[in-house]
Amino acid sequence: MLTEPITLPPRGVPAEAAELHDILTDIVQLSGRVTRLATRATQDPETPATWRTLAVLQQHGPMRLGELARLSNVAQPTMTKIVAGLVERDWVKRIADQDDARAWQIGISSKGVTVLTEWRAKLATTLLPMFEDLPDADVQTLRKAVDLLRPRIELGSAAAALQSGKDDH
Amino acid sequence: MLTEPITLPPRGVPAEAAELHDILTDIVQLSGRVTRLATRATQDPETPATWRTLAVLQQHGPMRLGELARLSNVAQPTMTKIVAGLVERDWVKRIADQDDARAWQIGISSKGVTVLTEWRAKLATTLLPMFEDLPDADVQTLRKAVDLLRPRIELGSAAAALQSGKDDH
DNA sequence: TTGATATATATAGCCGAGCTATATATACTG
DNA sequence: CAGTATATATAGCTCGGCTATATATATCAA
Repeated sequence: MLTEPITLPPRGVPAEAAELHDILTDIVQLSGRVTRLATRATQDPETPATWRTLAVLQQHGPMRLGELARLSNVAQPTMTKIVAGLVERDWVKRIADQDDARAWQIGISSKGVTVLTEWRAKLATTLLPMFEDLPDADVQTLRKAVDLLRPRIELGSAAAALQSGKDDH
Repeated sequence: MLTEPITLPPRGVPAEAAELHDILTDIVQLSGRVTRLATRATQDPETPATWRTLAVLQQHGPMRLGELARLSNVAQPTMTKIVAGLVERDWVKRIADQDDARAWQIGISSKGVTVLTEWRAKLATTLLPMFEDLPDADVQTLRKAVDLLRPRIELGSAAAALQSGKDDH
């Protein structure tokens, strides 16, 4: 039974990579806490999956359900469920795919844009007090970190999708 | 039906705060995607709640179930469930609270430390390839961003706990 | 000391997100 | 046109999350 914080140095990793190693695990762990804090602090009745899905659609425009699943890093049946819920609330629309009768194009609706925007506003308003005193230099650091992280996470999503696609066979 | 990415400037917010506003929403959204990417890329059968809970216990040492719930930003009954699962796998231990027969102290077990460490290692190994080419300056930016974000998120958790505690009445 | 109130955890019961396995419908290809 | 591949849906499960409430113990006041 351990009562003290512990830090084990990763083994067999070059010294430089070791730091990156630690940062990556820190980022993942912190991300989980940020998500929980955001949903609780805003008392959001919606689930993160909703906003993640809408955000992907807003950012990339309409796409097939399968592609949406890949970009959101969920399995296709999971996305079928999520989209069903969003369609019911008119936050996304299904458009028949001209070229392929099996597929749909899923696009965010104007109502979806509205609720997503409102969520972002509420989120920011709720979290702002915790960061108001943040020096401008730190704000810039956060800006840079987000900007350099995001493209890699998005690329990572695509790569992970390919990977799991391969395994599916 | 909208097909183009849209960015609405927040209204009624001072110009300086507007940037921070955007960064906060970006951080929250990116966090959600990081979490999904991590669980999928590592093909982790465990859920993020497991690692979040174990990490809090490792960082802070044994504590009551209710406090653990507050620090993890989940409701108390949720934590009761999570802890039940962890106890069953011997990843945490219950210790009778000397001073209060209603309460337990929950502490991470050595087995729990092991699996948490292994998870971190696997995670880092999986994600490293996406970041190997990251310039050292960018690594430092990430390091700084994590370090300045984390204490505020943790404070935020405490604040949110107080808030919801007040509402409970 | 006892009765009222507060607090710590557990239980019940619900919903949504996530998964795998598989079905169905359409597309493609030899 | 047969056979295979692909896009989505369905079935059925688990877990995490919630609220409402029960239970047990503490605490405090009369």
